Amino acid sequence: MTDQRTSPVTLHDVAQEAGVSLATASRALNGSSRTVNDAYRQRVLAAASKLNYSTNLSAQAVAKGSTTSVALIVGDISDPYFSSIAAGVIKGSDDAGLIVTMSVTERSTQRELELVRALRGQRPRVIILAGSRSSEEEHQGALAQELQAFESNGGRVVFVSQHELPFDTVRIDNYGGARALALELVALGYTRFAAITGEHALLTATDRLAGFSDGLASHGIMIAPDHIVTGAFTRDGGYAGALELVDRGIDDVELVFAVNDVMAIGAMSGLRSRGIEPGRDIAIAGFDDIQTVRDVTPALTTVSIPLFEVGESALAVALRPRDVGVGVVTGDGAGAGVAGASAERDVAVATSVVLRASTPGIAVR
Amino acid sequence: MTDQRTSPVTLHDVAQEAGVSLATASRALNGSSRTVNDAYRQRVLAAASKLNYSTNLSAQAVAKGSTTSVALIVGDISDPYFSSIAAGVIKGSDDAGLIVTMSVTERSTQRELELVRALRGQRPRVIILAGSRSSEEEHQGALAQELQAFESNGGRVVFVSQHELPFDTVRIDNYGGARALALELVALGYTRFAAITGEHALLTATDRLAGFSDGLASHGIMIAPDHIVTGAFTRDGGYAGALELVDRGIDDVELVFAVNDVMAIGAMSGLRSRGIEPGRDIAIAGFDDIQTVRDVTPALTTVSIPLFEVGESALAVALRPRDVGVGVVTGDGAGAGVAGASAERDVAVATSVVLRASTPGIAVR
DNA sequence: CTGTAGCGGGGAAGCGCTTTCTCGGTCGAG
DNA sequence: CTCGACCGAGAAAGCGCTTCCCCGCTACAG
Repeated sequence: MTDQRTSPVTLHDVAQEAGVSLATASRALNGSSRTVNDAYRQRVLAAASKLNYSTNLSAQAVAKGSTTSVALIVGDISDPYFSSIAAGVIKGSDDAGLIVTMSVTERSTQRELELVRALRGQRPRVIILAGSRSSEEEHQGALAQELQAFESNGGRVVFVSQHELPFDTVRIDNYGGARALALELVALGYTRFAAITGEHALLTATDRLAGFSDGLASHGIMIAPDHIVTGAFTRDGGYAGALELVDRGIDDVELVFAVNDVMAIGAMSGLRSRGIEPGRDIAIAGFDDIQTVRDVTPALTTVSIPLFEVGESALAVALRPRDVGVGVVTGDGAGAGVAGASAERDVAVATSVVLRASTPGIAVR
Repeated sequence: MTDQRTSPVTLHDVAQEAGVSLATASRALNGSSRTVNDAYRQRVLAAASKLNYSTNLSAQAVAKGSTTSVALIVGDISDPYFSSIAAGVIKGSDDAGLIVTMSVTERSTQRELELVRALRGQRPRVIILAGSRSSEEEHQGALAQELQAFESNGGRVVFVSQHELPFDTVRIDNYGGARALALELVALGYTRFAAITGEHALLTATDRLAGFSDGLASHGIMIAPDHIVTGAFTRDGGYAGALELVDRGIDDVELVFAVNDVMAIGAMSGLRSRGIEPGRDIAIAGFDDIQTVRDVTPALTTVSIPLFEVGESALAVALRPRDVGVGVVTGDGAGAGVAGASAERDVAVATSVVLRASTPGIAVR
């Protein structure tokens, strides 16, 4: 049955087998603008399936001048934050008949830039950047230029999470979420806090910390500078951060806020390794609401982000028609309210505070 | 600086800008077999970077007749099992200068088949299937045929985890690992077991359960049929499974084995919701050793699989020269030394039992 | 019966790149 | 000084597909 032919079946082969022209075969299999006599169409379809034909997507892309792929760039695929977003993007893509190619920056802005350069060659319809958000001037400039080139050739760029570059973005309200969390925690009676944050250049980390601090500040509470430690944006970073906090002395601290869940979980393990029981001896809160925080003990209080939906809407944003009106609202209007309504480049995703056992409230303590 | 040109820069533009022929430009930028006068090369490179040129990978693929992409199929990207493997594949790929495209089957064998069909059109160098391993006859046949066609056109296929199709595979010793786990648990004094497994058609689940049962059997221990429940291969499946077990009555059970970690974690939460404290009232063990099992309480006893390495070696297997045959050690002798052992299609990955707090041992109880 | 419009098949010209092949130029050996 | 060998630039022929364009055909109005 399966003969040992060694080079792929081409459209030409199919056309020949069906006894029609190349043009007709192409139209029967893909082209939509013109109708093909049904008898011919059947013949072509039959020939294609008999030969086990499969369209060469590259050739199709060259001929059409456009591809059907979406490039997704994430920081670290084994981090549940990113993999949940990825799941959303993938879902949305294959609903739209698009293929997603995925690359990881390993949280290096340098690599992010390289990747964007390399991915441009793929001529994807869309590039979604869910990777690191950096504030490094130089990097930002080069990245923006590369992306601009991509867009001016007809591609779409979408960022996930807020940032200051003039592209479409799905904005996660890191600041507001953290602020709301702070308020709720104060309402629970907490007054003395510590925090574990990520590297300075990571906007996600700094935004969350800022929101949290400001929330506390609105109640006249401050986090002492030496009660804020910095670590890698990972589980191990959280673990290390907790140890450092303990070493610095946090006897008077009631609650530790880690800027993301994986760090919070790491921190819980870190504290426990020093004989401090999270939830009983000290409260903990995180950010993201990844799946596993429900299953750790105590269950973690956090700020929920609908990550899967974030991924889905990143794709949706990318796919919606380009700039509706003449009113091209470029760059600097990037602040929240883009008055002009037409080119509303940002989509905001709401976050919500979820209180769980890791913050029982100060009365209980 | 950035002019508003609206169609991508082509090689032709670059050649023109540099004042050389298309052929020379191509050779300077990509082609390796022939040397290009250094002065020309510099001119081309300068022109390319001035115009912000980026090679059209599709066109290149068509012209060369081969791509630089790797297609990865997983069951569910937000499951840490798959995302860890994916991380390994991605790492290996970009070390080899390959791009990975990723799709998810949502654990449906039907979708898996469709995906393979669609992906063939991409003409990837490699297809790696880390998705569901099914035992459904019909599906297997169609899948095998599709993959065979792919391979006979020069593609490489690699499966992750053992299965019965004739393709290269990175084999995970599910049976052996589960068996070893059983033995260790018996050594800890446990004698009365229950199990939560996945759907019947999932070979991974059945292999693990079989290994576990056989390990027990070698000590004359059996799991009562009504102490084995079946559920989805996910966290929620584990949760539900635990509840069902409780409902069936497991007062005499000392240890629950879940066929993977996410299910085990779900089960722990399920038990806890019924007032049964894992690790104290009942022991729990899982399989996979995903990252988070270290951070749940109690830390989970499990069987460790080096998931990241599994991903890496899946790619390595795909990239090693096809059936060594006459002993053609290609060009630069790249990568690992494939000494002899020509057609060794399988690579085995060892698993190891990791005992943690969730199985304190029967004495403690 | 003629003129015209619409339908739809097929030839052929691309799409952006690689890779033969041709061919002028250099260089060293005889 | 001549000749063959070699180097390397450029012309051109593809790669597998889409799509424009031409053209023969049928249908229908005048």
